[in-house]
Amino acid sequence: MQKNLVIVESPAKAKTIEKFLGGDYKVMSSYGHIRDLKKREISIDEKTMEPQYEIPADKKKVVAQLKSEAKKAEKVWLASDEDREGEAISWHLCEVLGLDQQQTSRIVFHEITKPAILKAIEQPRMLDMNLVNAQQARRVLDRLVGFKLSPVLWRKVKPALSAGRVQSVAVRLIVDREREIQKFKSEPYYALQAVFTLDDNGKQVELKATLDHRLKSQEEVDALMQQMKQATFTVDSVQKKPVKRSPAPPFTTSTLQQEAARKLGFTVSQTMLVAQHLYENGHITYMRTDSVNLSSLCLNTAKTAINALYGEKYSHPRQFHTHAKGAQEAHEAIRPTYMDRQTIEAPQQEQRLYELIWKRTAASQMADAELEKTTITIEAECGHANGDNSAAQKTLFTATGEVVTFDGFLKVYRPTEGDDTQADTDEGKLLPPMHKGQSLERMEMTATERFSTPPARYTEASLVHKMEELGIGRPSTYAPTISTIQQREYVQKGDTKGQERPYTITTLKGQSLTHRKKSEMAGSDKGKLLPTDIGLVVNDFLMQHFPNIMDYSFTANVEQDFDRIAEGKEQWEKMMKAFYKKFEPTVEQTLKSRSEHKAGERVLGNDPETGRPVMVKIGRFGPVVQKGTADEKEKPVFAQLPKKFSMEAITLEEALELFRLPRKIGEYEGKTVTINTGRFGPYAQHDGKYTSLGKDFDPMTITLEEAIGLIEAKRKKEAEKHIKSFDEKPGLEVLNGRWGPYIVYEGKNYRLTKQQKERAKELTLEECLEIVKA
DNA sequence: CAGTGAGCGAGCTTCCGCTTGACTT
Repeated sequence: MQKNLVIVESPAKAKTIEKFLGGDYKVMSSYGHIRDLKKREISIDEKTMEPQYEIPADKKKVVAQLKSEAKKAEKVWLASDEDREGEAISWHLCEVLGLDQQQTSRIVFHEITKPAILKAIEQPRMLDMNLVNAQQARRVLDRLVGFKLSPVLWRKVKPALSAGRVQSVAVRLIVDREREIQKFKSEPYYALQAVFTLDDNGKQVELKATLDHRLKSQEEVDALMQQMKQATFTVDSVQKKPVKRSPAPPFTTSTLQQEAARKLGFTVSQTMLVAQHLYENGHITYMRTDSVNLSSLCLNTAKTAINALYGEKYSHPRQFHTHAKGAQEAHEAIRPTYMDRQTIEAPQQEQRLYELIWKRTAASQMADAELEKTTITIEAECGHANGDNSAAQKTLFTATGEVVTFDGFLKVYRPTEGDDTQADTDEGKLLPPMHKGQSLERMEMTATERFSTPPARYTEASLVHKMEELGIGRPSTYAPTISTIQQREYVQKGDTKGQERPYTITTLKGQSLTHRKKSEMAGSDKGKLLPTDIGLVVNDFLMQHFPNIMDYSFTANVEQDFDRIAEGKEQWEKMMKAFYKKFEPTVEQTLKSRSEHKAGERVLGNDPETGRPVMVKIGRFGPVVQKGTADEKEKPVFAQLPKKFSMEAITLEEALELFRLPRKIGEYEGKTVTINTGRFGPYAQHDGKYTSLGKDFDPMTITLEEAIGLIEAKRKKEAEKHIKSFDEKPGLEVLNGRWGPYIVYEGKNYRLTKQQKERAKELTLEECLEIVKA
């Protein structure tokens, strides 16, 4: 007979807490929400806004266990997180387990430490129904938006698409950014660098300095260079000032995802998976958090660890405060459980992420770095031989240097710059000692043509950063949202090929001025998020009909309403009814507006041969070009849009080319050979078999002979494919694939080791079954 | 990882937040 039952959200947490509380307490986990709106239907009464909840199939078992333990216990404590969702979890537990709200204690804690838990037990409270209602409003709003908008897309764009408060805005960010980049006009400018020499105790030393402003044209560069030929240079000012740099706060989910991407090359979901392991093994605190708060326990142990490792002057305990929009701060920041463990025994990825977390946490408790920043300005004086002594022209160069006088937190953690900052830093650059009035000798001067750069495309991590800034999404949903928008094919990670761009370098050496042309690749990008045709069409469609939902501040605005509900100042059903009253008619209207054209459809022109209209649109299976319409006598002709074309940019000429496929190129062995292009690129079809053309052949120009060659090559490979089979086990075969021999058994493939591959022909049935089993 | 190749008139699809599952012996 158990006296007390405590219910928390996470099983790892349950284990820890049980240790703190001792024998009178049993601690169990609800594994998150135990009840939700029904999966398939909208499950909201559109008049009253009353939600219909159910226990999802995969939660039945947990609920049954909780029920039976709750019955046995004298007292039940609900210890879910202290935020909207956590309060709702507790309320659902009350409802489902049949607990009396008056008899049930709701407790909360923000850190999993013994004093925090014991203190929480001493301060139980009742369920906060206002907070629960704020969650219900959130839940109902998201369901209404998602389940009303998605079907509109199925009708107007393409089946199985989805829209939602979070994902649609995430896509919009990427679409807007891409359009900004396309619109961007790159302007050239010229950055001028000079090398001087000066005398430092009899030694000639070099000094690099930069012109204090950018030049706009080559003419300006040439004119200035002419002046510089005769100019004399003196030090105008020497300024030294101490600068302090402070460490960044410890990790939240979003900053961890960003830093792991930059420093370790992890994807957002990879980071979460690895962090989950670290958490389950007790190495770090909870990894889904928006808080930068550290427990006093951590502050103390961090101090001890830093003192021991680096000495007292490196220690500087500090507490950080969260500024993120809509942060709910139910947990601590992400930190090591034990600060005295600088490293752990674990698989490599976990080790690396752990060390990153340790360093970031430690650095946050360390002293500021102190630097000395030196700025030297150099004046060029140009003599005016013609006696024209109008306003003296002042040309200034600046040289900056930075010296770390005390490294502080930099000893363990170097901050990485944002995505779009340039790599040039003055860090570690030491300038020779100089004084005002000192004269310098000009050596070489170089003006390099540069180009203003458009805003950077989003990476997974920088998108998360932006979403957090706008208050869209939560720590638990960043990674899933990024997967969703890629799964729906709204965006994809891709490479953009740059364009070759010439630029000019102008050099003044001695008295001779030279111009050199070079070229660089501009605008190339790797692995960045790009909108697809479908993403563009869906985004434009939603922007046109539902600008309110697509507004970047929509979430922030409704959050304010949720806050008012949480404070008991507004009724949640009232708020939802008001929203729905405006929203629902727009949905109806959009569905009803039976326009002839599908969303995103674009007419390119007419086929010069038949006069039939040619258009691009999103078809049942993605973007297609179409010739003719359904109401004409002759059926319309379709062709899938190959990847290299975009719906926005394809021309009539390019589209007409696409209709030239499928192309019959002749006969072989009495059967026609047809060339077409499909999902996996161009292919030849012959005798019911398909042969890929590969990259070397163009489907428009390939000859019959070339195609036959490919067909024969494929046949040969096909024949070599089969290595071995066994009469006793017809389902088992040893085959030769793209990566050498492998075993196929009952529809599944099994790889072989290097040694096994070498003697693939001699493998026995027993050996094969062994491999399958392993 | 191990081979793919249709259709454009029917089925199904979808949201955001919480949380990790486990057919063995």
